[in-house]
This record gives sequence, structure tokens and C-alpha cells, in this order.
Amino acid sequence: MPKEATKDALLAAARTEFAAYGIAGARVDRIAERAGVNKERIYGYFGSKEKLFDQVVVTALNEVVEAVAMMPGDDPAEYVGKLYDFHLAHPDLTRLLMWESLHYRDDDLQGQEQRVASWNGKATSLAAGLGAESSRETARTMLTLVGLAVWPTAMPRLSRLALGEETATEEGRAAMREHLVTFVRAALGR
Amino acid sequence: MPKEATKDALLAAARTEFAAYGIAGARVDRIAERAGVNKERIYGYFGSKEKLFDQVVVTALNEVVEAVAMMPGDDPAEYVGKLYDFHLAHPDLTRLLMWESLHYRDDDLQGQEQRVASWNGKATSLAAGLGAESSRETARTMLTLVGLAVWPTAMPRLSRLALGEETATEEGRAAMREHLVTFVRAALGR
DNA sequence: ACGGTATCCAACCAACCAGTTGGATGTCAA
DNA sequence: TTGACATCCAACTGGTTGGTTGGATACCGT
Repeated sequence: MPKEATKDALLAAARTEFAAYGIAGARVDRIAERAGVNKERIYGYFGSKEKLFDQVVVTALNEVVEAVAMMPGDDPAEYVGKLYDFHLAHPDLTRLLMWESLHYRDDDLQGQEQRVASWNGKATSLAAGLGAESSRETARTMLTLVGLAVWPTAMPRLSRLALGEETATEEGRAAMREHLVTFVRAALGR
Repeated sequence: MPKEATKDALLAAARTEFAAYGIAGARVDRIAERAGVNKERIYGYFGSKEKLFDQVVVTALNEVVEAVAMMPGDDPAEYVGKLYDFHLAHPDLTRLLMWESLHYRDDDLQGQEQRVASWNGKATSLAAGLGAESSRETARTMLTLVGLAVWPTAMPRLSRLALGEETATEEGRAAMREHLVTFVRAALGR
């Protein structure tokens, strides 16, 4: 089998395992088994468990930064709604972001400059839409909008404490989405 | 030495270790060493690593639920500001909440009913302050307010991507606090 | 003095786990 | 046919780690 197919299978299995257990709780044997590949191939292709984790996390970071577009003039409230939907649909991604936040310290992962640039592009689009100069304040607003969108999925147990089982229903999620959109509209005066 | 003192030393050491590394990455030997206690005492007093983690997490959850009061008539924007300050001052707590969110599934930890009651009390106070009935919508607002307050501390790497090194300065933190307070005031129409 | 209790310890153990080794098999060009 | 290369594997290794064992010491009441 072509080596690219084996690597992809390992990456997919690693993503599932790291999303569920983080790097310390994940098991290399389980990753290999889920991929249907010998675990020596993990070391052959990626070098170490840590390097495999790095690659999975970098892929996830790049994916989330590009997940929902934000163009000049786009409605920031709708952006938050879409991002909320995206994270609901991709809980593995949300969890990987949390493991990433907890695991790394000050080191920047590969591709950080592109992610910064992509983020700044969104902040600039947001500023244009608000009729404001792109500034630190719009960067803070961008961070806040992302936080609003991700929080309910990032903290499912807190969500359940606050809202009970409705968090697991379609109506409950629609209500949360509506709440977020309304909250952002009011905050940004639109 | 009284056994309560030994237990407290172990709990404090465990909190530091679990906050830094989570349950899978934490090491029982390190906890014991940091506490200046034999590691057999961990099993004597707590039973297992998992049970020690449970206790540390429950303590943290109870602490954060009571961290900042929210009484009827209190300014929700100021509540967010104070909660933001609290999490800045207690990053270990924020990290523990994240490990908790990632580690547990559907099981409720000890004291869940009290935490739900405490949360509902705050949501009721919020509703009173907004001149609204306590409802699902105010529970969602409560969850959103907490998310706003905790997000910057919970995601330091994303914050740094968005804002660079200013996240580590006093001015930067003050600016973030001001931003959050302003955002919430606008959102809630006050 | 002695036995019971409280509190603790150093050394140990068995299982686990990341990573390595010493190959195998298939393909292809010379 | 053969050697080089690509891709992979089962078994192994050495270190780690959660948890246990077989005690020790101090104190106190009888």
C-alpha cells in the first residue's frame, strides 16, 4: 500500500485517540490498532508520540482558523452562529484545541505565522464591517466572538450544569445558537 | 503530625500537579515528593490516583462556583470583570476546570446538586437584575457571561495569537477587562 | 512495662508502555 | 536471476509507574 495511505490512516486514528485522551492518556498501541497498521510505522513515519501529537494539533489549529470565513461586511453575529454550529459538528476539534491549550507552554507550533495572519485577516474584516479601524480592540472583539462560539462545546459539563439535558437536544442547541447571535448583535449594536 | 495536616499537604501538592499535567500526565511520586509525604499515604488516605483527582476537581468546582458572588441587582458586567480577575489570579483553577471538562464523561461528581443550586441562584439574581423572569434564557446568559470571563485565561495560546505579548502585561489585562465589561454592558442594554 | 492505636516509611512488585530490533515480502531495473 | 529499494511486521527491551507490603516509631491508657 502506498505510504501516504498508511500515514493518513495513522493520522486519522491519532486524531481520534488524542481528542479523546490527550497526549498523556493516549496509547500508541491503540492508535496503531485503530489504523490497522503496525505501531513501528508510527515511529518510522512520525518519529515519536510527541511529534505525532504535534502534527495532529497543527492540522487541527489550521482547520479551525479556516473553519468559518469572515469577510468584510459579514455579520459578526452570524459568524458566531456558524462557528458555534461548526464546533457542535466537530467536537473532536474543540477537544484538541483544549488539549493543545493545556499541553503546550510558550512554544509556537509549525505554521503559527500563517495562523496569526489568518486571524488578523478576520479581525480586519470585522473592523471593516463595524466601520472601525483595525485595532487591538477589534482583535479583542474577535477573541471574544470566538470564545462565545466555542464555550458551550468546550465546556459540556458546565453547560449541562447550567441547562440540564436540553444541551443534548436539537431545540436546546437552536436556542443556544439564537441566544449567542442575539447577544452578539446587541453587544455590537446592530 | 496530625493526619489532617498530611492530607492537606497532599491535596495542595495534588492540585498543583493535576493543574499542570492533568490526571494521565500527573505522577503520584511527584505529588508525594512535593507534599513531603510518603506516596503510600496517598493510597492510605485517598485510595487511588483517580479518587485523589476526583477530590481535587470537586474542590475546584465548588471553589469556582462560589468564587464571585452575584446578588439581585448586581451589575452583570461587573460580575464578568470580577470573574475575569479571579481567573487571572487563579490559573490553576481554570486549568483544572478544563482538565475536568476533558476527562469526565456523563458522570456527575460529588456535590453536583449544590453546584446546580448555586448556579441557579446566580441565574435568578441575574434575572432579577435584568427585570426578567428567571428562565432558560437567563441560564444561557449566565453560561455566556462565565464563558466571556474565563475564555481569555482558559485559552492563553489563542489569546497570544490574537493579541501577542500584551496578554502578559498589566495594561493588556486591564484593556481586556474593560473590553469584556463594555461588551457585556452593550449586550445587556445597560 | 506493655499492648493497642495512630501515623507513617522504604523497598518492592507486576503491569504497562514508548520505542527498537531484526527481520519479511513485494516490486522493479539491470 | 539478483540486488536494491519500498513498505511493513512480530517480538522484544528497558524504563516507568500505580499501587502494595511488611514493617517502624510515637503515644497513651491500663
